[in-house]
Amino acid sequence: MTIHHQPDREAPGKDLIDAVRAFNRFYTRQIGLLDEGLLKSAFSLTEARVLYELAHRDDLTATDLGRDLGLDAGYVSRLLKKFERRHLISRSTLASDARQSSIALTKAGREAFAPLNKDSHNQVAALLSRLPASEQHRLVKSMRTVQGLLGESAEPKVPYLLRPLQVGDIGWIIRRQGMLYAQDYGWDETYEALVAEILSAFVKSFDPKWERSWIAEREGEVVGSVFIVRKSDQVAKLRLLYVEPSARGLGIGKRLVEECIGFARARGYKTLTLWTNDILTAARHIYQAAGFKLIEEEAHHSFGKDLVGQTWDLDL
Amino acid sequence: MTIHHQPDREAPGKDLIDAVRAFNRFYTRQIGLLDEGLLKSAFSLTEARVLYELAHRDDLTATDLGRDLGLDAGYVSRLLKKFERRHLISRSTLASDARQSSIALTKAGREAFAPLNKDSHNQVAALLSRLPASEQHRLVKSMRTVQGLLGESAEPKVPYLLRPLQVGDIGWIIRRQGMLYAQDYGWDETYEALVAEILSAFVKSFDPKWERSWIAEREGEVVGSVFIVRKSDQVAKLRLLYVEPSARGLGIGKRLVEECIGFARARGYKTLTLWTNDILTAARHIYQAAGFKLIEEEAHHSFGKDLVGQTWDLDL
DNA sequence: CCATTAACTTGACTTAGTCAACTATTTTGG
DNA sequence: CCAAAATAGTTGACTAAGTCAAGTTAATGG
Repeated sequence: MTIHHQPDREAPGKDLIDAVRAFNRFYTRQIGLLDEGLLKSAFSLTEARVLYELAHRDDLTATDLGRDLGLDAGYVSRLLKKFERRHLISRSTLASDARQSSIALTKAGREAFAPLNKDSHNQVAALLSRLPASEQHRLVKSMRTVQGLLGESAEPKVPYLLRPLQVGDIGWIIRRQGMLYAQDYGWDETYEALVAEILSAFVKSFDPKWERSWIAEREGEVVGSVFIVRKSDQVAKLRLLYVEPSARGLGIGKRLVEECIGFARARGYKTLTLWTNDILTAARHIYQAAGFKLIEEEAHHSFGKDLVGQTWDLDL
Repeated sequence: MTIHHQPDREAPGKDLIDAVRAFNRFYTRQIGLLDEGLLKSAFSLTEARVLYELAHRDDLTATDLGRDLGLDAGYVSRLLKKFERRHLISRSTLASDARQSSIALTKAGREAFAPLNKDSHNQVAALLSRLPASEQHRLVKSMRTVQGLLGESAEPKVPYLLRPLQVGDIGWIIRRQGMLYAQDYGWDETYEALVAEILSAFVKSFDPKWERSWIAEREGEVVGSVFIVRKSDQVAKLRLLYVEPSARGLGIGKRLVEECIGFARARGYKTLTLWTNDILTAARHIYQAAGFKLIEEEAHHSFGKDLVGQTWDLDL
């Protein structure tokens, strides 16, 4: 396991840049087409965007609108004045700040927005229904990906959370471990198979009193995991510690190991043991920092490589 | 598993429509941001789009530009006149039609476009380099998908391709099968564990002469799989047939089964057998259509449910 | 309590885009 | 082959969309 303290930011290739630019041109046109759909309505695209925001969010101020939609403050002011003259919105000065006011659609405003909203809905429905259902899902999934990647990657307040195993996790862990070690160390598919075997056995013989799993999740995605299995009354074994490259540097590895140690102590185990390979230096640092001692090493040939296995123990 | 023989055009659900609309709003803003980048240049976004087209395509007419960029003919005429006055473009009347002329950038035009192009390139490069390399690829892939689906939908010539197993596949299959059967039939995590066990054993004892796997891949994603394992000299067993919901209706399930049958015949097996559950009706239709006969049924309790297992055989 | 900043507002302006009428060609249908 | 219709492009007259800078009022941090 390689731990970077900063996720890498890499200079993109020309082909990637060109693809993004092509997409931008394409979508500029696409939005132009959608805009045309509004032509017959009483509102411009920008007005419709403002109405949309007002219809879907509460307690907006003029500044909020300008910032979120990328509009000039003066322009927003005029738009709102126009809306107010037509009794589509009402403004109430904020108690906390007399310069600002909270803007809300009036009943008339909602009524004016409804057909607009409906047209837009129908237009998109028409667009989508040209595709078979499976493609519709692919489209939306890809859009969500784009939006997720380009959008405010507002670092989540809780950078990750730990939870127990659920359906789908073990497959994911098997895949990611298999791929990571194949990529970083050239291990072959037998490593992925080994992980599958370990996790299959873990689930099948799972004993909740003596065993436990922790999955680190971040924005709905698995970014790390660790497992404790019972070797004997006295000895627990820590297995399959792993952290996604994209989530390294957040202390997830350390936290997972700490959880294991805490659990093992609480259950009265005397020793926590683990097996790893010497090339996995980042993981080793975590074990050392947690107080594990190297017990023995032996060379072995596995996963298509010559490796040096290590056993580490921690007295609890 | 539901198999459609014609891709359905289905009325999209509200959640899909809302997701697309959210994306449209998001990207409208995104393009607005990119537009701001042009502010300091001598050209507006529309002018830049026209220049881009002129720089990258030959023999454009005014009508072509208007059509492809969604611009008013009068406006295009004026833009071109302005460019011509500044000696950025030259026009030559077409021999075939004296009303039209072919428009091309002059040297000065290319020189004026170059910094614009470079700025746009750099801007996109900056955007991309905020993401780690793997995310950059995910972004571009998703953009291509969106563009492919919404654009002049030239149906992909190869809707899917078959390939053998590679690292990461078995984890993915374990995950997806676990999740699908949990979702559709309420099976618990022991099913996922069973799939893990089967695939682990498949990889570990893999005998290329007698066994084989097929992964159906579409745009780089696994959308289906099937495995053949050797039970004896005479008998091959088909295992873990599965097609992603998003890729159903393309005949992938049928194709995977056909591949198995072809392989089993070629290797001289006498019987192809498989085990399934009666509730998996879509899979059963495939097996029946391929000539499999139901040999026996027995009730069993697995994966947290009462099920009826079925054995199907095909004489080769 | 004063200087600075933030949240608007307003006047004066430019740019972007639309619409309809027009000319010059080309295409089409009898 | 010709009249009518359509297409390519141009132009005048216009409106909508957006910008900029200077102003007013209120909040904030020493």
